Amino acid sequence: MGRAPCCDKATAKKGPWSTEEDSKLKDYIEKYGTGGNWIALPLKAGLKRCGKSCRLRWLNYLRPNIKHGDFTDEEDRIICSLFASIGSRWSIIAAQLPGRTDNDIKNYWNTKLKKKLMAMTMTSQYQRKPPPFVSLSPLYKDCTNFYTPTGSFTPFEPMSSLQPDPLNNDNTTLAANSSFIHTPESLVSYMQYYPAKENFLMFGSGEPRCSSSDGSSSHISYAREIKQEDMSNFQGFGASNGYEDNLKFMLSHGCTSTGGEDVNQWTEKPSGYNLDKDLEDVKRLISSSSNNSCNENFIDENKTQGTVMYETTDCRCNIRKI
DNA sequence: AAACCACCCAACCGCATGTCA
DNA sequence: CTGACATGCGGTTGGGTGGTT
Repeated sequence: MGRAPCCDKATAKKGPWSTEEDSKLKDYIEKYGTGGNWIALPLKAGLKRCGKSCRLRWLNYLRPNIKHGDFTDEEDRIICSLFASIGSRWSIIAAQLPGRTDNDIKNYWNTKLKKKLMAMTMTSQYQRKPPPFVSLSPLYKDCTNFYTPTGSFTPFEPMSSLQPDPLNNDNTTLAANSSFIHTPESLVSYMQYYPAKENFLMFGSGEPRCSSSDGSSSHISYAREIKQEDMSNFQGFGASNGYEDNLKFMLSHGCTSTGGEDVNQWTEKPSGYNLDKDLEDVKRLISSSSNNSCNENFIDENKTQGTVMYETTDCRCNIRKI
């Protein structure tokens, strides 16, 4: 036997919410909370809605401190950076942007930000010149382990040997000594000029999750395996582009030693590797870096909220346990 | 002023996973 | 242990709106 029947979907009201419904829901939740039971809530609140619909309305619109309207450049950068790192995990991305909902970010990405990136890609292609590498954002100025073309990735060839800049006449490696930052511009340029080696398109997380005083750091990145035949048409990226089946996560125990030698150790995770479920791996990363005098950072495992937060002085990663 | 078009975004849908009887 | 239901998530849709012809 299962549970008691769910709400009657045949009679549940659908479509846009009226102001009356909004205030009923808002009043009820402010007074009594959700009670951890969305299915029972509409009946108690006097609404002819499905619990699922109530939950969505509350989370995306009525919840306090919801921010609507234009996204800032900073928010753009964060979204791009996280998208490059974890793909369309909107709920995780939303967790990094206070006041923004996953739905908001998803819509913003699909309607504006993605187009912005596409436009930049097209512009760069037509102009046949390298897109600009942008100076480091103040936010990231202390991050030392950006995913640069000079990085070394044990299972693959060092990035420095992967792709000489195809458009530079002098055939030098593009931005070989530049720090790489995740602005839309840099994201596009990275994807364009380092698209694949042996069927891998490599993305870096950008920010080290933990950086220590000796300069070592850890971060999570992934490589997305792509089909060679798709490369000629490759202009964008995303979870719905058909590549997700070939997604492979690379968990980096990455460190750059004081001598500048890259001692990254990469562990390939199977397709479908779930960051949220492999918190132990993440913890190991953090703790291994902690052994290297990582005293500016902390791990705060808040079990009541089901989250584990890893924070550095300049970068933050908040990974939810499911 | 009307028709058309493109865009935005709130809401729905379906799936995966967790929970409970 | 099993299966029905709850929850949360990402993808998709379609009505509303503003701009253009």
